[in-house]
Amino acid sequence: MSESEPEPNVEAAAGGLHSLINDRLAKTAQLRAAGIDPFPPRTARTHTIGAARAIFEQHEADHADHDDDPPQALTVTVAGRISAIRHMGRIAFLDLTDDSGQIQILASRRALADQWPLLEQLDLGDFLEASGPLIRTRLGEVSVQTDSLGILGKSLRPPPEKFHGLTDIEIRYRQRYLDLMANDEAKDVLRKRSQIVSAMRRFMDERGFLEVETPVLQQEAGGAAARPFLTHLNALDEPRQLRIALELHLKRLIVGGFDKVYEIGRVFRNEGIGNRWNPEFTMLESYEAYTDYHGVANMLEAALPRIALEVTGATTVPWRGDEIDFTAPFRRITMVEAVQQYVGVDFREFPTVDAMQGLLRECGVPIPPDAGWGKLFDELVSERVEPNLQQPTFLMDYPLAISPLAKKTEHDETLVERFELFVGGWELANAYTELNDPVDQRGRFEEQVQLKAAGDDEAEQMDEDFLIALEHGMPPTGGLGMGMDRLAMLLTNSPSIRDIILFPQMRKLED
RNA sequence: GGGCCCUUAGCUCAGUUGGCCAGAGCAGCGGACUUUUAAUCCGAAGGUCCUGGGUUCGAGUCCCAGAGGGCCCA
Repeated sequence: MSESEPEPNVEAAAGGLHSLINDRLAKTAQLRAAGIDPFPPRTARTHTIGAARAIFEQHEADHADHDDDPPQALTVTVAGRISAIRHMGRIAFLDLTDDSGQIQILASRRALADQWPLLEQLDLGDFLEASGPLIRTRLGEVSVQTDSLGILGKSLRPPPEKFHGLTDIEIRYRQRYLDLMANDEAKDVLRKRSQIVSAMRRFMDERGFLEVETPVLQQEAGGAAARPFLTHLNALDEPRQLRIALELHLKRLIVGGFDKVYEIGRVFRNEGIGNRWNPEFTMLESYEAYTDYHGVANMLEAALPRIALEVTGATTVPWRGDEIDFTAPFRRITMVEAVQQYVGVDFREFPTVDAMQGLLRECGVPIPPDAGWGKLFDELVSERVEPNLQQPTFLMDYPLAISPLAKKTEHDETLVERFELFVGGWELANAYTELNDPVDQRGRFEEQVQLKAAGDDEAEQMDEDFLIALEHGMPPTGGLGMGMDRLAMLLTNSPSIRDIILFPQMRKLED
């Protein structure tokens, strides 16, 4: 009953966020005045909350037979964030949460004695440690019947509301820690994303791939059709671009004699923001010497079901009210067959810009201005073919015109050995039999340079250094690029990329 | 870039055809309570109704512009 008057030094503006913060600041000061450090450097925790529950339940099971002989109590010290407080007069129940779970603390005036008044300085969101025997309450709740409490970290701001959680989507993205605190599902999805990346890495390591790191800052960002971010390297007083792909450096390593390499890394594309696009995202790229794109396809058929199984517990996962079955083998269809099936023509009979424009017009597909043949073809496929590819499907043998880094097929010089893997109507992965003929590659770059000059700002740039590497000789190689973010979306049934990126890009707030 | 929608207390939300003091629950504050768990009960508080203009006797509500966010389309 320590009715100490609140210190009048804190001006309590009645109500509002500031008064809530002031209340908590006042409690922090009261703790200090009582000789208690509100932010001590360490805890005497003996068990995580999950571990404490586990040993207690095991203990109960071990003694289930002889109920005439009450087991000796297990004593623990647990630590966590206060997620609920229920005062009941001379006792109080507190819920403590850590990353392993939640447990109830039963605090009574009798057991706490001198420490009982400490409860008045505690708020939702504070970190607390509690020591005492593990018990089960009358209603069956595993609890720590605490005889000793310690504050571990005072919280100065009120947490989100406990029942509805935090639903404001903007705050969930801008202040992700509040989302994680309040919404178990959000935490679960983001944990799974981490597990997906980790499972992918394990798969590659087990296959004998060497994980490497290549430069983010590049003189000429290449390897994909995208606009780069621009920056400046002060030490050399030279411009740099943030990478848009990992490809060209990883292939240099194949030239150097690392026969299986991969990188899981952030790439940056200065383009739109949307449901499936964040300006920075995570790609896996791998290159394997002495295989081709069929070998890469086989590898994906091994990797994806295994990762799905490891992370979700099944090879079939729910997706937007439907199901996606990652069980191998995946459907394989050539681009020629797919366009034949879904558009009804052989696209090779439309080899000119005019012809392709005519085809789009016929199909009712909007024609982008100043588009070359490749862009037009891409529009057609995006509109008419890709949405049909819901279950995992390898779309094989792309036109040369939109594939400047892939080797031509043996039977048709206008096609390349390239596939994209579509799942849920989205491109998930992209793979080639890599072009290792340096003369052919130089010619392809020259065509790209012409496209760029003609106004295509996503075209590749000449990369002389890469060409010199190729001129030293590169073995036949199968290469892969896969969007880890999209994979995470598919495996967690998340319709927005912002749900599987911890801190998505948002507009700056003016204040 | 175009269309539609959202923004009210720290959080989650009501708010009628424009009408007089803008409400509730949670959290916070004061009080009761020794087995609660969305505890319960009593009490007193808490507001830049996103911002700026406008219409009107009167605007959270209607109109215009802007900011931030979401969804769909390109």
